[in-house]
Amino acid sequence: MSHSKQRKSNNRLDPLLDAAARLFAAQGYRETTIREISTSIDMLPGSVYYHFSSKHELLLAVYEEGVRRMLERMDKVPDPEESCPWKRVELALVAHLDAILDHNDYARVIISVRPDNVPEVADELRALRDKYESRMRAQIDDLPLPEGTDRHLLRLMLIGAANWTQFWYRPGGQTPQEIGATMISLLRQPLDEHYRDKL
Amino acid sequence: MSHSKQRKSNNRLDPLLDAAARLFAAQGYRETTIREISTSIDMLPGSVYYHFSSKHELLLAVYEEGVRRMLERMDKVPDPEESCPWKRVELALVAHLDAILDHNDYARVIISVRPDNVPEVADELRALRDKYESRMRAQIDDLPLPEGTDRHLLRLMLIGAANWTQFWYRPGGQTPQEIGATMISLLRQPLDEHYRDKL
DNA sequence: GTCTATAATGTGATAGAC
DNA sequence: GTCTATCACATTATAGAC
Repeated sequence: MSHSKQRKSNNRLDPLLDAAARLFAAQGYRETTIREISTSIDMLPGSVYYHFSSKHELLLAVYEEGVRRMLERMDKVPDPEESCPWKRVELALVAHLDAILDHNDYARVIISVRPDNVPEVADELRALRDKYESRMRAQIDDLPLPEGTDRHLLRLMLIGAANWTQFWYRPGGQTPQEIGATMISLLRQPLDEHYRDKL
Repeated sequence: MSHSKQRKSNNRLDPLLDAAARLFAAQGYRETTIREISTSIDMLPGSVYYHFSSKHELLLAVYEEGVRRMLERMDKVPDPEESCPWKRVELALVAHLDAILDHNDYARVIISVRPDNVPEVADELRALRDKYESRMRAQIDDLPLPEGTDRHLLRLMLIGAANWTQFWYRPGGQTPQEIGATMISLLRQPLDEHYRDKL
């Protein structure tokens, strides 16, 4: 179940995409050259243009594959009617964190390469981001929240906090599971102890 | 009270720094050329090198000025012994959001240009970021929090959510003040209504 | 302090052989 | 499908006049 529609086994499209994702995620789009990508898989720069007509088309292909994988991951979140809505949001958040943090170059490209910085395909990149983010929005909007809670900002806050983890996360510390669970609990419980008296 | 130590009034160092900050913030470091920066203030590319020996030295100067301004802003946060620690954190957060969102190109450069992407001065940029972030840490560490609260993750969560605002904030919607106040209240109060029964 | 002119390099991309 | 060879261009940076 690889990404390619009609696989021709004797080409190196997949390694090429992987290499591009890895370098775009680690260095950024503009900081990565066609030469670096191709030679990292022992391919010559000119050969890249058999697969993609330009560098930004290559980025777009990485983006598409990344969104496909993230949605696939998100779809695995169990959604039993019985389970607590907060638990579902936690599982969705953990899926998101996993996608970003678990050595997933494709996901990190989506989070770290800003559409604005690649004008030639900015619209397509934005559409792909939206496609994914609307999936997360649905989960959060289902939460039963106190009257007057700003759901919009809650969502942006949670997604922002999650996306920012890529800049400080280091393997060996807390796992994505632990980080997600703690973030949710920081929101569910009252952090202000005075609040407890008022209830 | 401008930034420069010994001002020589008849040069264009300040406009040059402003132009660099504006373009770096809007387009990114690699996406911005010396030509764009210089010609946007009617200066020729070669003249930039009278002021800075390289493009990354120019970035470093923008970073330094940005941190100086953000710390200056943070220092204006009133810190009366009497006031509630939560209120102080809120004011610090609002100062941070203001710096990012209020047309402040210098601050946005610090948030959006990643040290890793400019290897020549990566260490210096990281040190400048740390200098600023440690100031915010102190405010959050002073909060009285329930036993066992993960203060470390709370801080990263709040800073991450704040830093991410630059990617969705649009003038005309909620003000930085409102965003900061709402974020804090989402943390202080219990979002899970079941929590209220347990207290 | 700024300009003119240009060097030195790196980069995306192409044409055609195999 | 990949390689060889190379073009065309943009970019950082320098040298020296003014």
